Parts: sequence; structure tokens; C-alpha cells
Amino acid sequence: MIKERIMKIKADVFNTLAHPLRLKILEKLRHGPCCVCKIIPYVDGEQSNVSHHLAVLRNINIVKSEKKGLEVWYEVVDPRIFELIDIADQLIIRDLNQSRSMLQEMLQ
Amino acid sequence: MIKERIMKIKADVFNTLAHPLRLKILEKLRHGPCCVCKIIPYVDGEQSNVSHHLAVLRNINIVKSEKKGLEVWYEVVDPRIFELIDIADQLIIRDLNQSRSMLQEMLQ
DNA sequence: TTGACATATGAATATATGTAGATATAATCA
DNA sequence: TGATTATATCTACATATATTCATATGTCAA
Repeated sequence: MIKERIMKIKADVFNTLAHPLRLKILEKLRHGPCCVCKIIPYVDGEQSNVSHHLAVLRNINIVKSEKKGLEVWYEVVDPRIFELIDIADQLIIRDLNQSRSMLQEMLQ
Repeated sequence: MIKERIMKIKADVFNTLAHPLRLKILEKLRHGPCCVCKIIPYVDGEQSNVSHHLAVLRNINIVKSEKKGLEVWYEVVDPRIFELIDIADQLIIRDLNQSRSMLQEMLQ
């Protein structure tokens, strides 16, 4: 069934975003293309692990890469991915605020 | 570090959406509260499995539940979760369109 | 109170994913 | 050509997640 397959694809997109290191990579790419050699220190991970996670992002077409001499530069394919991330932020902020005010009420 | 923890929470939100069955549950809840007894046939899953997935959504506060007699009714906590899902849809649609036009070009 | 019903929980298993280390590849430069 | 560098890939292991079956919980009605 086609609807099932679309659900699976959508779940795969979310799954690709469901890792702190991958989110951090995307943060680094928010302001434009970037070399792997800059991404590794930014996310503070093992080279092979970062490479692995870049491959996960690449496989689902969230980022694309280009060789420039020895370096490989990555960039986001569709910046709307950041809308997704930003809305997730908003949801979390609302949630944290709610917890905070509940706590406040309990302490009064 | 606090930024790490926020990344982890955000990743958890995406992880919770990263399953076709859970996305299907949320589709069912898009137009308002709904009883588990209606969710199960809609998503076409095992009772215990659906219950597990509802618990996953509940644990991260994406949905909340309320008992009404024998039944349990679920609803979405913050409808912005659907913005998230809709943007994911748009990303996928763009991607599918791109694949389609690439294919078209190859065949010409 | 007993039985039937709707839902949740727990345990066991199968499968997927993350990580690190070792190694491979590909580009550059001497 | 051989050495050096940046990145990717492979393998093995550890951990997380999904699914199913069996059972528990809580509510209603007889």
C-alpha cells in the first residue's frame, strides 16, 4: 500500500534526525557549506563515527557532499530541514516552560 | 553541558516520531481525541504493540490520555507536532518530485 | 462478588543502530 | 613514485528498539 510506504519514508526522515551528533552536524551546516575537517572538531566526535553519521544524512538526501581537493565539503540539500528542527525546539521550550511553572506552583 | 542535553531531548522527540505506527497513531489523532479501541483498527496493529507505542508517545509528552469508563481516550498535547509532520511531508514531496524529473530527463 | 471487557505492563526474543579501531581510497605534493 | 593527508568503509561488539505472548489492572454490569 502506497500510504504505508510514505509513512515509512517519513519515519526514516525523523529517524535520521533522531541523533544528537547528526543534529549537531546540521547545526554546523546551518550557515552554509562546511568541510568535514571543520565538522569533526565542532561535534567533537571520532573521525570514523562522524563520517558514518554524515553517510546517514547523505543516504536520505538531507545533505550532499562535494570533493574539493583533499577535503570534502557538505551542505544541506533543502533548508526547510531547519524549520523542522526549529519547530522541535519550540515544542521542547513549551514543554520545559510547562514543567517549570508546575514546579513553581508546587513550591508556593 | 546544557546544549548537549537539549540536543539529546530534541533527538528524542524526533526518535519518537521515527516509527510508521506512531505516525499513523498521530494521523488518527489529528482531528481530535480518540479512543484506543478506534486507534487499534485504524493502525491495524496488535493491541499490546499499539499500547506500547502509545506509551512511547505519552512518555515524551506528545500525547496524553484520559480514562472514560472502560475506554482510554488519547489526544495530542500540542498541535504544533503536526506542523513538524507536515514539513517532513513537504521535504519528501520535493525529494520525490526531484527523483521524478531526473528520471524524466534520463528517459528523454 | 464474579465475569467480561478494554487497556497496560513485563519478559523474551529478534533486529537495528551506534561506536571504536583498523584499514582502504583518493588527492596532493615532494 | 612514494609519503602524507582527509575522508570513507569494514568489522566486531555493545546497546537500543520493536514485536509477540502471557499476564496484570481497573471498570462495569449481572
